Amino acid sequence: MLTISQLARYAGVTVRAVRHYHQIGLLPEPERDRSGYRTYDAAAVVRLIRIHTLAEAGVPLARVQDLLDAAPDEFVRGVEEIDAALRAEVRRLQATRRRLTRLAAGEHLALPASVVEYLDRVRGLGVDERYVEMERDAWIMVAAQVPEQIDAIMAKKHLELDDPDLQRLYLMLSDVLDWQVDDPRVVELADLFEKLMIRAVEAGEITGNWPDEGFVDLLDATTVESSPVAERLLAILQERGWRGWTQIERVPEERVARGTP
Amino acid sequence: MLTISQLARYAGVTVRAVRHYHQIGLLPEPERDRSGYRTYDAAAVVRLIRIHTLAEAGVPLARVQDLLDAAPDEFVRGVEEIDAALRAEVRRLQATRRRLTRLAAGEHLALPASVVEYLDRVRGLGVDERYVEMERDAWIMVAAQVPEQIDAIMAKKHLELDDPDLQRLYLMLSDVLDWQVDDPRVVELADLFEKLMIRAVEAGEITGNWPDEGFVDLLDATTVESSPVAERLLAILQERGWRGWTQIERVPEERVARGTP
DNA sequence: GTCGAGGGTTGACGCAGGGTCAGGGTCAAG
DNA sequence: CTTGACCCTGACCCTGCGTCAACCCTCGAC
Repeated sequence: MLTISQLARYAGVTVRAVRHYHQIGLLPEPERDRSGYRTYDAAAVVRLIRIHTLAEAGVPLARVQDLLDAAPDEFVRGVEEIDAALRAEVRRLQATRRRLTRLAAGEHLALPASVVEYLDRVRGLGVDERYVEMERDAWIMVAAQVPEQIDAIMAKKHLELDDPDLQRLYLMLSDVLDWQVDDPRVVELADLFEKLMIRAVEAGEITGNWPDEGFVDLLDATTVESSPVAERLLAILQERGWRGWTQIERVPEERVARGTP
Repeated sequence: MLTISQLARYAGVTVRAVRHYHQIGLLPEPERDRSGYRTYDAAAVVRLIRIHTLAEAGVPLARVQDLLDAAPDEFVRGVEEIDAALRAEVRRLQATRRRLTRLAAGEHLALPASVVEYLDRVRGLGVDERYVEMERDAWIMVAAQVPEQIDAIMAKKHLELDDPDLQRLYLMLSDVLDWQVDDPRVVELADLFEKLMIRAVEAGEITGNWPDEGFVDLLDATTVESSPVAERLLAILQERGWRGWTQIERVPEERVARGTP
């Protein structure tokens, strides 16, 4: 006859685990000796080893219960199911690993490689690091919304960046962070913005295909929060009938009159 | 400005999770509007996405905290560490999967393939299924004690099983389950047992190399519990100076006189 | 006999990462 | 004014045990 710690040792589990299995009815309570100690026989060792084997395999204890008392074919079906779940889990972990290594290699958290690449190019233009970080935050949000489109979007952005006007725009935006609110260059900047947006509209480019109306405003807000100049710039553009810089779109007349809500 | 559910949606988490992150200080509590609602800005979305990315990768929330506020190189080191943990976890799961599939394919729970094979051969001799199950339970225990030796042990058993005397022994043991306690054949069985054990001792075979004294007795007990005949058989063998059938060994005189404690 | 060490017993709380009520207040639309 | 969709806090629930606490039992040494 065995004590609980001997039983536990033979089965390779802790005493606490054994008592837990008793508590949830997975292992039947054995006889007690006259002083209240549990006394186990060899059959208990065998059952406990089986429980441990399944539990270690990641089978929830609730299912271990059923499996152990199941007919062989039922058991096989159960195990197959569990195996499928394990396989899925392995795949999930490996996908996570791929993302993580890209994280560690790349810019910073939560950015696909394509975006990191794009940001590197922007930085290469001589754009201020603070601006790059703002732009990065915006892309983090975009990547979270439409993860499967992000690479295509970045490819398009790369093409757009060949335009010297856009490059000039980036450099000005980078500068904005050090301007005063009433800097006259803001109007100049708005002009440049508008020129590029008009060109885009004429080329038939309709940006964005967002899953959510408010998301566009949120993206605009990301940058606006950073500086009063950005706020003024957005106001000017909206006065001229544009929605913002995220979605290149003319806003219906009444909305302009009221201001974007 | 965003409500908590909008924030949660943009970051791909649940509202409850956001509140949980507030509670543990992972995401700072934002301003409230006049009715007590939390109001978030775009920066919160970015931080939440980062938290979610790490958390999904299996990083404990406590470490997410440190990582997010860490310097880039510290961050990279942390991520590498996490990646190593993930890799280990994947390997563990895959090992479990291999064991599980063997479980489903083979005899029953917690048995290595080599044992299943051996049991199949024993069954093929015409041994009663009930006896095979007892034998199986004993091997489950052995495999749990010395997992890395089990294949070698089974290989030796296979060789031993070529002996026609041992085959005869198995068939008699199989029969035992239907005998009465006082069946005269028990003595005959003990004789056969002794013959084989003496042969083993003379061949210099010392069975077992168990990590534990009591384990041998436990194994003997497994079978004894199944039938009174087995109990009687063990008693006879012990009277003749043997320890049992698990460990082939003569017991010192005084122990015989007192009976095995 | 008694002492301490090293078993055993039950009961309860704690952990991570939230899910899921309950019981209320708010907001926008019809 | 009602309705439905949100928001708030607080509290309990889940897994699979680890880790006290407070107490009892047994055994060998003295």
